[in-house]
Amino acid sequence: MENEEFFTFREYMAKDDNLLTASMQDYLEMIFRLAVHSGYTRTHDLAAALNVQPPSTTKMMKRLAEVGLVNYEKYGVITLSEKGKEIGKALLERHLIIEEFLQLLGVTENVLQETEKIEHTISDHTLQCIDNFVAFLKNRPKIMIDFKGFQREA
Amino acid sequence: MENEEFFTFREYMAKDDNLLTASMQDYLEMIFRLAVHSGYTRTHDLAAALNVQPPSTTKMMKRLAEVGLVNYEKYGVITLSEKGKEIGKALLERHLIIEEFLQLLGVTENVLQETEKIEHTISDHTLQCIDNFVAFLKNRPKIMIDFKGFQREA
DNA sequence: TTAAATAGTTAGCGACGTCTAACATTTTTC
DNA sequence: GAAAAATGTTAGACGTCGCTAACTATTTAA
Repeated sequence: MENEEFFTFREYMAKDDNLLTASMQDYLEMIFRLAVHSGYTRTHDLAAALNVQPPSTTKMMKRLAEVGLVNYEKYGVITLSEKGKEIGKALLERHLIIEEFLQLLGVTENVLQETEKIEHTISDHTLQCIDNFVAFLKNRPKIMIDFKGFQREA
Repeated sequence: MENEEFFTFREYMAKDDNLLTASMQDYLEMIFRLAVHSGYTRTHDLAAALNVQPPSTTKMMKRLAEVGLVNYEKYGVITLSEKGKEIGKALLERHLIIEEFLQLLGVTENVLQETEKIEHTISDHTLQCIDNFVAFLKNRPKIMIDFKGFQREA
């Protein structure tokens, strides 16, 4: 345990068992959100939603199509493959868990941004622990009331 | 509140008010750790500690020297400037807070790695909330005992 | 005190993921 | 159905931060 090694942030991200970069995850999650109703999205909307320029989206769609996560054809609509849907859904769920967690902790500033940043960095195991803890706190509402008082003192 | 916008992870990191990239922070924190006793460190040791090749370190030292956070001269020792020390210390404290927090949550796998990843992503405000929550939990040891039981059920 | 070992630097490459500018396609509108 | 508007793509640049290969400097030890 003592012999864990340090790596730079960049290295951890690269090492990450998942083969998806943080950006790839961002795009997948957003496609999933945008496609919930219609079933698809487009370069333009995706770029706008992520605050990115359209060419960045096009480039990423090619990459995601290559690894079989999205269905994409020039000038066409963007949809998620089955695998892509699965991942997109999991990413969105992860997002929601973290968001709720941060809110419980009393984070009020830029919750969305904080969520977006954290969600890419944690392992499944950590997410599991967080999820568990959120469930625990929801199960014991008195704790949170107590915590609110504690915050006020601090 | 509803109108928060999404950005890709990369953009959040770049936007980050702090002008320090994640890598810069990694180096600063590690220099601070390594220099605690002797007051300095060297390219070789720093590279080894971060699991990086020496040229990467040299390159980064030049950058950090440019922005006045480290004192660095070719073939010489590496020390932190006053400002660098201040930041390095804060980074290390942040690290320790998050590490403790994760342990409380029951994270047992790769705690170091998870800490390293998270520490670069959260804002001061979020860190503050976490710190606060850790203090709260330490103040109410029964809660953690209760949580341990809850975990076992799950 | 010089040869060998260790440490450090320079130069240049590669992946990623942005961007802009220029061009192509599709859709809308009159 | 042709011109205008909106959308999408290609090409190429850039910054960050890893890397290796080759070279330079310093330290150690015989």
